[in-house]
Amino acid sequence: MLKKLTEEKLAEILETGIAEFAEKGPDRANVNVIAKKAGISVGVLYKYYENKEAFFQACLRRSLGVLESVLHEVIESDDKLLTRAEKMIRAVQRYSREYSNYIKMYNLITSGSGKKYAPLYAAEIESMTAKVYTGFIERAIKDGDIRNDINPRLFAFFFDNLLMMLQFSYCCDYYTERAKVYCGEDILEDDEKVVSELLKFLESAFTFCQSEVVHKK
Amino acid sequence: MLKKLTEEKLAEILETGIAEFAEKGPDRANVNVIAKKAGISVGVLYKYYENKEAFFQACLRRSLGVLESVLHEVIESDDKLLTRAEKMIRAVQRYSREYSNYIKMYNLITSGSGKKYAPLYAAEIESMTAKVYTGFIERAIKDGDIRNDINPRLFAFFFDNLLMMLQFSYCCDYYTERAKVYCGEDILEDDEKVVSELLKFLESAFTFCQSEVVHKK
Amino acid sequence: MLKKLTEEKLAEILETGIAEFAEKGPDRANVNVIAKKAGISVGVLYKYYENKEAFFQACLRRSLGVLESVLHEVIESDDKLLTRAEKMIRAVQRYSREYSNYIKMYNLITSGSGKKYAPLYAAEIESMTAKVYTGFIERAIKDGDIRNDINPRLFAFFFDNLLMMLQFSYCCDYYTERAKVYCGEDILEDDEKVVSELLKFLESAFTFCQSEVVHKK
Amino acid sequence: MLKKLTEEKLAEILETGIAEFAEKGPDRANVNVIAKKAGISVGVLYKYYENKEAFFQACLRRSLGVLESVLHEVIESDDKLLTRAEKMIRAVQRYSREYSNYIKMYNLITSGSGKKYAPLYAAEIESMTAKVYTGFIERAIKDGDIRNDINPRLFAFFFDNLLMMLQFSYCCDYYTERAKVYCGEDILEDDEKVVSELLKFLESAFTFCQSEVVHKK
DNA sequence: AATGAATGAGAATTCATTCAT
DNA sequence: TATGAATGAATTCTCATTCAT
Repeated sequence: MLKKLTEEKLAEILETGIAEFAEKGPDRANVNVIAKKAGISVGVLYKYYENKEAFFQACLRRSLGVLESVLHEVIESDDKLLTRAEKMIRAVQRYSREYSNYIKMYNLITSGSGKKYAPLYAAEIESMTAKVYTGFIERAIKDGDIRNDINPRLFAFFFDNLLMMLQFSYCCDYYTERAKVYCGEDILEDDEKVVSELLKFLESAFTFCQSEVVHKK
Repeated sequence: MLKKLTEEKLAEILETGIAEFAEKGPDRANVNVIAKKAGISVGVLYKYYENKEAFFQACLRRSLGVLESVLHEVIESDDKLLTRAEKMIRAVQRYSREYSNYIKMYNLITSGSGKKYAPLYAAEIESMTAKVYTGFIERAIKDGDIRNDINPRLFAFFFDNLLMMLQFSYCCDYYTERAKVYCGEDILEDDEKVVSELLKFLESAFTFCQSEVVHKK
Repeated sequence: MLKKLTEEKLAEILETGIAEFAEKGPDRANVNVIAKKAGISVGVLYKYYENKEAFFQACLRRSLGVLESVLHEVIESDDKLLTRAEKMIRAVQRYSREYSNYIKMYNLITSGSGKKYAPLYAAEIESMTAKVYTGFIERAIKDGDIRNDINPRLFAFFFDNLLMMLQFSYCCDYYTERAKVYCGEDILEDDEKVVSELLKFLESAFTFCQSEVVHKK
Repeated sequence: MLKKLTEEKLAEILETGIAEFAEKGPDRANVNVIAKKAGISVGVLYKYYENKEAFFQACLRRSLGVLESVLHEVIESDDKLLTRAEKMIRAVQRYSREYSNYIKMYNLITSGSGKKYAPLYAAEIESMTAKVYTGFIERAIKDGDIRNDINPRLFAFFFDNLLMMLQFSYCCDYYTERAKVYCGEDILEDDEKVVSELLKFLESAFTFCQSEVVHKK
């Protein structure tokens, strides 16, 4: 039916926009080019979206929507904190390849581009994960799974910082290069290495430690 | 004398450019406006820089130069890893306020804008810190200050990820909002809280842990 | 029956067009908007009218048709010239309020918009009144009602000029403001004042005068 | 060409704009075309005028300025009302040919185009003549030159209506055609005829009349 | 026949870059 | 050499018109 077609087409337009915005950035991306690549006329684009800005917002929302739904899948489970963490790291690795453009879009708003929308998006996007992560940590503390001398909100923040950087490292040019500089050319292909080291880092961070360091043999 | 003047003027031009780029982003910043604000003619600007792109690069380099010199001050010391970490966190807090624009410039290249220069910059900027941090960690392991079951490069990577996010949290709109969402409205004014929690996180991450978690009383 | 319906619909479409053209002018008026307001699809509009221009012409013709029929009512009578003049002034005042949009349409072609159609419309619209007015004046001269030393065509022209300006003064923004500037803010509400003064002006213009001016006491 | 814009050039640009606006109307006139015709780039045009609208306003003001200065020349004299009237009619005839475009610009704002500026312009343009004409008439009444049973403001209004229509008749397509329809094909070349008949009309209108009409032989 | 989504040429506006002075 | 006015390509957005359904 016509409606169905339109919806598919709309999705296609958004995807084209996302691809273009992700590659060129919101300013260098050209509305006419996007329309041409999407196989439609500019007119259609402007029928659905008031202006370039609005279209960019739509692309952004779609991207964030996808990312969020992926996140939900992972979060759903009722595992312990570190099991969850592992799942999340693996999820990041998996969908970073598939949804690279969505993450690039996310990256875009973290830089100046989205300026005026920063507060809006930050609240919208981050508050969900913030709440979830903080909740996890609080529960883990109560359950005695992790140390109890920490501020759950700040630790959730550090935790998400690490995940966020991991995401960008897999998807965004600069961060990709940076990861290679730090960890070696092949790091982004060696998923297990990343998982194990990051988990080691996190597990330890969340656990009480001996004051005396004892070297294992 | 003339040369001196020119150099000062050049610095002023770059600073004006940095301010403008940091505020508007590389695409929305206007070369003519920058020239006017710097009190020179566009002609001069184009005498020194081939085009807008080249000028942006120059602003970038200046920004990175400043950041690097600040970093060196901190790195110079010969403290233990966590003492160094504390110094770095405090440094970030201090210069994030003073050099906010430089950090914004840094943030700019991490997003799409710098695309083609990403590899170049990543190598240039990050390899220094990568080497330094990795060296620190290796030394700390040798000295028995921290656990020895870790990959120094990846741990250096995680360490810098946390510092980088902290920097951006103090300077860049989106990250600022995000930090507030995670840690509360006042987090960016409560430097001690950030220092102590992040240090707790890092110290623990770098230390061997008991398998059994024991809750402190 | 169907034809009747269509005719009504057509009238409605034209009225919508007239309203829109009168408000926005021929260029700023939007065909799609008109269609929507008229409750039809653009397709229908383009079925009846070759293009926007043709549709505008149709709106114009309808407007002129209405104005002409109003004019006829007034002209029909067999009064003396000044009685007729009074009737016409009062008619202008009356229908200026009711048919404001038609007069605005008329005003539209008198400005650049209608350019290429100017000769056509001028001939069509004005020749009727020209003939009628000139006829009146010739008859009045013959009847000895007015002076006989005048050129009936030019006096008819002057007469219509005054009526035309009166019309526009009641309906068209600029002319309305202008009338207020000349005659005071309330002039357009004081119909009697306008009638009496204009009649005075006309009566006198059409009458032989003493060479010596004698002031009444 | 990279030549500095002189005042002459600026005047030339305005004249080009006036010509284009007068011919095509404010909406159909094309800024790029005007720039090309004026031998400049669009950029220059937008350097001097914020947007098309502002440029149109500037063209308008220039036109009105010229018209006003012409008017002043005529008004300056200290003649009797009808002598003045004659001078004005002849002035209209003279400058209608030379300054046809300025009058077309004037005509443009009297139609819908200027809509939002109507009140502004009406006040600005018309109040001068309104005051002058009304003053003339009041003086003429005091001097016993004309009848004293009239409202000076309204008679000034009627007087200006006739002059305005005359102007448009000489310059604006529709009005030109209309004049021919009323007065014959050659009317606009026969200046004397227009002068004498219109003066006859005016003189009479401003003079007391015998109640009894006496036919001259 | 009627619809109205889609088309795309056209117009306004911006701004990096040039170059005559 | 420095200036900044001038350039015009590029981009966004509109809307008269078409045509598949």
